[in-house]
Amino acid sequence: MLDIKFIRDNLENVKTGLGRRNGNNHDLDALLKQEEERRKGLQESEQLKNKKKKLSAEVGKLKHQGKDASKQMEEVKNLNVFIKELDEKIEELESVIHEKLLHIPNLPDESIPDGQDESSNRFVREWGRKPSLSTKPLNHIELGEKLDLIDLRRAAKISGARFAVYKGAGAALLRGLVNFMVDVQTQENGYEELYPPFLVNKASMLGTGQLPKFENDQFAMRDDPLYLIPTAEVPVTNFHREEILDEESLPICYTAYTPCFRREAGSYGKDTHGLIRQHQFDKVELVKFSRADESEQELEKLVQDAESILKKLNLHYRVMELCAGDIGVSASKTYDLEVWLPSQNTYREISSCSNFRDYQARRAQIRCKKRTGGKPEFVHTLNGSGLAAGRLFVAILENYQNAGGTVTVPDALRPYLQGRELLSL
RNA sequence: GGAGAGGUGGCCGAGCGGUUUAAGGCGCACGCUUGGAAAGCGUGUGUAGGUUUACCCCUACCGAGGGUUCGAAUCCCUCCCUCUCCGCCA
Repeated sequence: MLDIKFIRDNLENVKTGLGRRNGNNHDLDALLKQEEERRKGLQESEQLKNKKKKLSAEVGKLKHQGKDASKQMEEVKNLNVFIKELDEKIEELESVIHEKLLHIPNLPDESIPDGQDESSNRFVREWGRKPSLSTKPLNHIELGEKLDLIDLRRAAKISGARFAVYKGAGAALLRGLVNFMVDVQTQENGYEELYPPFLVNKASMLGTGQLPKFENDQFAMRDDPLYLIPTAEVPVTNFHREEILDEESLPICYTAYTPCFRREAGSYGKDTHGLIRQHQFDKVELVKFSRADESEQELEKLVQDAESILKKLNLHYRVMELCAGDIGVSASKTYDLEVWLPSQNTYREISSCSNFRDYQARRAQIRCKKRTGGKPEFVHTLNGSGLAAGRLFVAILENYQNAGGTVTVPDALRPYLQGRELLSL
C-alpha cells in the first residue's frame, strides 16, 4: 500500500511510476479529492466532539452541585445528530479510500528497466556452464517415470491435474533437497528457521498483498475463513504483523520450508505436463525485515543466498532483473534466478527475490522504533525462494542425467540420501 | 464440543457511570547527587489521525464491533483470543 500523504505530495512522480506498470488505470485525482473531503469532515467532526466533551463535563459538575443541567444535556443531544452524520460520511470515505489504496500496486524502483514483459528483463550475470550431454537429453517426466521416482497418473486419480506423487528414491530426493536447503540457509547464511501454519486468515493475505486482487488464485476453505498459503512469504511476513520491532534487531532473517498451494487460474495452457507448474509444490523461502536504508543491499545478499544453493549443486543458472512491466504488484524490484533445463533448451525460473520496500509493511503495520527517537517507521520487507524444491528436482534430474537414463546424485546431496551416488532402477 | 475465569500502556497491576486528564509499581531515558557506582531525588516515557516551520493544541484508542446514556475502561449485546477443568483426538 502506498501512503496517501506520499501520493498527495508526489502526485506526478507516483503517476509516472505507476505508468511504467501494465494495466495502470487508477484515478489518483479522484482519490485525492475524496481524501480532501475526508479531512475537511474530520476537522469539523473533531471540533464538535471537543465541544461535546466540555458540555458533558459541565453536566457532571452541575449535577454534583445539585444544579439544573437540562440545557447542556439538550445541547449535547443536538450536537450528537451532527456528529453522527459527519462520522458516517467520514467512515464511508475512509473505507472507499482504503479499498482503492489496497488495489494500487507498488512503485517500481527507479533503477529497474522499462518494459512490458519478460523480453525486457535485464541480464545481470550467469554462473556455471551447461552440462555436455552426449545423447539427446530426456525430460524430467521421462526420467522420473523411467526411474520410478514420480507417479503423475495416480496423482491425477487421487487429486487431479497438476498434482504429483513422489515415490521411493524420488520422495527421498525431494525431502533431501528441502533439508539440504534449510540447513544451508540456517547454518551458513544466517537465517532462523520458522515452521508456520499452512492455513492463514484473511488479514494475513491482505498484509502481503495476495488479497484483495488475487482471490481467484487462492485455495479457500469452504467452512472457515482460511486460505491455503500460496507461499511461505504469507505466514512468515505476517509473523510480525502489527508489531513495532526494535531497530537494533534488524535485519531479521527467517527461512521456512512449506508446501505452497496455487490454483493457477489463467495458466491453463502453460506447462501442462510434469512438475514445472503444480497446484501444490514445496519451497524453502527466505524472508527479511530490514531497515529502510539497508534494504537495497539486503536484497543483493538475499539473491546471493538463494544462488548459493545452485552453486553447491553445480547447476548452471542466470540472474535476471525484471522490468517494470514484469514485477509483481507488491514488489519494487525483483531478481529472478533461472536454472538451465536441457530438455527445454532454456532457462526456467527457480527463484524470485524481491524488495517490497514499505509496501507490505504499511499494509501489515510492521514498524520499527528508531534509536534516535521520533515516530516509528515502517520497515522494509524482502523475500525470495531459496529455492523452489519441485523445480530444483526437475533441474537435477535433467542436468545430472547419464546416457543410460540414470541420474547421478550431486555430491552435496549424498549425505541426505544415505551416501547414494546414483539413481537407477 | 461442554463448563468456568480472564483480556487495561514496554511489563505488572488498580479502576467497575461523572467534581473532564488511566492510580500505583517495575522497566527505560535524561538530569541532580557521587572519586566512580549503587541507592536516593527530580523530570520524562504509547499508537494513529488532524493542525503546525516547530513547539503546542485537538480527536480517537483500555481484545474487536455494535448498543444504552448528556457522559462508558466501567452497564448491555455479538464476535475473537488466552488460561483452567472435562470430553474427544494424532
